[in-house]
Amino acid sequence: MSEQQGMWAERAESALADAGRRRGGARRAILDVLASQDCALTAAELEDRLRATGRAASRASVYRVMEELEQVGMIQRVEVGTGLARYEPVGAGSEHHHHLVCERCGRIEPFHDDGLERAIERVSESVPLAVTEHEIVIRGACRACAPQG
Amino acid sequence: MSEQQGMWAERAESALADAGRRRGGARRAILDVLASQDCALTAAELEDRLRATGRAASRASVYRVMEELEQVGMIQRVEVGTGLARYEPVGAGSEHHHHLVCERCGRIEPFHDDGLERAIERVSESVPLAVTEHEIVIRGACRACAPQG
DNA sequence: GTTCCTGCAAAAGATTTGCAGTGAC
DNA sequence: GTCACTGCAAATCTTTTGCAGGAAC
Repeated sequence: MSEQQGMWAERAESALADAGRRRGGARRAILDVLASQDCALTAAELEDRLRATGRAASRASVYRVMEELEQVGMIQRVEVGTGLARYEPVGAGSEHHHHLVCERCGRIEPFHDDGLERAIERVSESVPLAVTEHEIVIRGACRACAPQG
Repeated sequence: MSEQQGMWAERAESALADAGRRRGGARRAILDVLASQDCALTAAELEDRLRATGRAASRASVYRVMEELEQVGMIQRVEVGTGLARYEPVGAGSEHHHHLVCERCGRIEPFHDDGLERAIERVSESVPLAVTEHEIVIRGACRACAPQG
């Protein structure tokens, strides 16, 4: 785990403590898995990885911790159109990014583009909304699914 | 209903016919409601509007027709993060647009920006995906919820 | 000791599917 | 007449909630 990722877990713990929350085994395990993650996971994937680490957590705990973390701004909930919610750390190893989604195999990959960010930030200022965040999804067929795309 | 919207319903019927589908009352009613719509509706909202027109359709039919229409590319399924899927016609009265979502009241509004479109089209060419569509969601507090935003 | 965290099981919602009847072609 | 479309009810799946025991502070 990189230093930056370790710091994310630390910051998350602090943020939760500031919000008046206590520590707990399930939450600690969830933070560790999220910290070493660079793109969005579903609740089920998160549960699988927890089980793999030997420190499983119940589904209810996963959802509860996700809600807390979203409230303190340490994760972002992402929906890419599959009906499943996904969660990813904000400001951990990988910085702000958006998502490429393969419509055939469902695989998700992060991408980032400065020009696009500038464009959306400019738009955010002219829109009738006090903007807090934005989300961009690009859909298509990935190279494995559509060779020579 | 504008001419363009009427044309959308016609094109949708043709597309379905080409896909080997027969006509039916529920589907026709759903097409009419969608054609007169300029932004994304949830399945429940669609059902309400159908009931209001006097030609109700069952929930199952709504979902089934949505699936067919998505397959032939006449509607786009949009998820803005509320856990509810929304559906909107593609190329009907209002052209290609994206969505502003109020995080407090849940209201959705369309927006469009040429510069942003250009930016995302440019990105689409450099990405490891045969791109078919993109989706942008901007979240924040709308004017009704955050006065003087 | 009080209050939060956790797991389990049950509940709540949205969406999908099975089946039987009706309607389109 | 055959096969698709429709409605109803049941099933499925994700996410949320209630509750009781254990842990943090």
